[in-house]
Amino acid sequence: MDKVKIPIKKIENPNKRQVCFSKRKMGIFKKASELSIMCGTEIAIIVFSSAGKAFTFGSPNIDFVVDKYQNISVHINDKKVHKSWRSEQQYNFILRELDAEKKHTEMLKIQEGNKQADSWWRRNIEDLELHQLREFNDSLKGLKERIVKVLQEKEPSDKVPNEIEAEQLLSTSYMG
Amino acid sequence: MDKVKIPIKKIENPNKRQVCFSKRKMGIFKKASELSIMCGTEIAIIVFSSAGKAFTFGSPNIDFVVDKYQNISVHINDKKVHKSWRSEQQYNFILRELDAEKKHTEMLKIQEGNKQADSWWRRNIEDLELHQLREFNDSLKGLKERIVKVLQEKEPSDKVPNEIEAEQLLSTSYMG
DNA sequence: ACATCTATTTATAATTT
DNA sequence: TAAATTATAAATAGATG
Repeated sequence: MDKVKIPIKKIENPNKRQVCFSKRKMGIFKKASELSIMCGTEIAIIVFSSAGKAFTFGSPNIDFVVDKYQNISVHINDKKVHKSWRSEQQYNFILRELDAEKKHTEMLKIQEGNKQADSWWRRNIEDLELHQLREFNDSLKGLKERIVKVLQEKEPSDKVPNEIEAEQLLSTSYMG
Repeated sequence: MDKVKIPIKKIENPNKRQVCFSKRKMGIFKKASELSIMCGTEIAIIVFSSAGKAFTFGSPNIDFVVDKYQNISVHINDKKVHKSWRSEQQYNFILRELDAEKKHTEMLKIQEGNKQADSWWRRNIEDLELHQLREFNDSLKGLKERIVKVLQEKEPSDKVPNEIEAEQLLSTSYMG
């Protein structure tokens, strides 16, 4: 009955892939825990799911081990130390740019919130039940992809500003 | 003949402990490799032996994943920003992440969201004119915020953000 | 979607080479 | 000291509830 094959290659079925990810991630964390207990070692594991969510394991804790590694890596490869000042300037510059961009986006949101008040689809979602809201929210994910696709087909140039806004709105993003 | 026991506690015999460490470390790294291949995930493992030597595994590479984690940590606990030696890593992370996000977007465009095909609001947007699509797209921004707001009001626990892709920078942590 | 079950594969502790 | 062997424990893919 149970045929069990074990091909180590990408699992295409999203459902099976998710199940496999969950089980194997748990298995690895368990093994890591056993290693730290049996051999008295420090261990850190960081996993980013394909959806971009972070899962971590750490013994004694994740940041202790990661910081220790970071310090070692800086001392081993000291080129990074010499670059650090310039890089910090660049990094701070980018941070300020991102911050300014966020504020700009906030202003745009506020402004257009006043403009388009009553489109057919813009109903009072406050009246929906929680599970309906969740379905709606889930469905937005797929819809967003179709919007982007259609926008591109109609105007294939890279001058589709709304595409970017749609990305900022709905896609998974770590940068805020 | 072969006695095989499995006590998960510290191995006192230094020789056996070293052998166990070597074998199990290899086993965990192998499992991690399989996970990244089969599930398309990014993973980093850092192990410090009891002698203080560092062993690492990373897919696509250790620093990419660690930097990504550090960046998230920074957003969660922004006191860490002040550590200047991390700045270059963060700067490099931003550049790589922007690139990765573009590729991610490309993948999303290709993938088809055909799960919830028949919701009342999910009409054939392909038939809309370009300017209508843009209005729709623009309006989604405000709508999303209202959804988030209502979801949080109805269920103020921390379960809600997980349902929203844009909120997935939250990380889950297991302590060993 | 989530837990449990089970056949099978995989990991590994002790031993041998 | 380390690599291969082997018997057994542990992990897990697929099925089931």
